Amino acid sequence: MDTSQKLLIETLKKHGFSASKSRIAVFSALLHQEPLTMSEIVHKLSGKVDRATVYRTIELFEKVNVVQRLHIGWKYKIELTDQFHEHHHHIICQSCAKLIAIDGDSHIEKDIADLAKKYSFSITSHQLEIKGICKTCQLLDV
Amino acid sequence: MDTSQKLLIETLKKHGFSASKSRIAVFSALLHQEPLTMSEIVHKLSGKVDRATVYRTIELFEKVNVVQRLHIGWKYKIELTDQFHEHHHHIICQSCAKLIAIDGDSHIEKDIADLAKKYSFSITSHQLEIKGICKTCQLLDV
DNA sequence: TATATAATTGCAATTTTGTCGCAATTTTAT
DNA sequence: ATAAAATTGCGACAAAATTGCAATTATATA
Repeated sequence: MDTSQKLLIETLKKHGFSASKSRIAVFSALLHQEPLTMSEIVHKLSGKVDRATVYRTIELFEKVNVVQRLHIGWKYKIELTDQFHEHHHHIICQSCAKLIAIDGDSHIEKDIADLAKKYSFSITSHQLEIKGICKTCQLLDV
Repeated sequence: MDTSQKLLIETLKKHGFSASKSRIAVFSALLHQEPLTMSEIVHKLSGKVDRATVYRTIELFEKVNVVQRLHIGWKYKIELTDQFHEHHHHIICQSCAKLIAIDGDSHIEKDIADLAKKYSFSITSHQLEIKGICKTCQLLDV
């Protein structure tokens, strides 16, 4: 069992939830993956974990900060939170729908921390989504 | 007719769409409002504008940058874009679900512009969503 | 390791959300 | 005022998400 799975189990226990087979299966489906849509996750686990359970699990995971939703255009995808991989943001090309993960930018991170202080918030997470047109599409589009 | 409605009509015309009654109704439902969910908008306009039309209108509005989706937890809400009110971000309390609009922060705006340059993207919009616990809830929660 | 209790799951039904084609209506340009 | 084009409402449909409940699985404790 790898470290991230241990962390998952620890997190679930800490919040008083059990580390069931299904939950671990859902987690594994997300590990080392691009962000996935709900139906992708459901499909990937079909025969193993029921759709209702996948939904309930993702909801739970979101609550205990194991996953986060990434919003892309109309829809959304699910990815593990920063505990399980490097913190990053996304930049999306509106034209070709390319999704680029960009490394956490220390300036922005600092600004957000400052904002939190200003509003007396204790931050648990943040997401920055940038939409634009990538270089290739800029050149192609007349 | 106020300025923002004029701007709407202008925007629609510019893109070759007509400024129909329904579209103006949808726009009005959003003006001077907190961000609304789709079903809130549909409900608010029930009897006046059909659900399918509301969806088609919001889709169109998003395309011509009149509205943007704001993602909050599982769902999303719709609000007018920065053309119709000051640019801002949101900070959400996970505990009491309070949604606070925070003024555009010039540091963050600048950092985002720099990022765009780095990745050769031409930015059309961005959204920053910060989740945390507000001061009140920090004090209440033991 | 066996067992009681509590938590979790799958199933099937249902609700909610979003989409589509098409005829009727409204808007726009002339 | 009128014709052409765009938009709308309707109703049917498809997809996504939720729910109650009985059956199963996990957990804690003996």
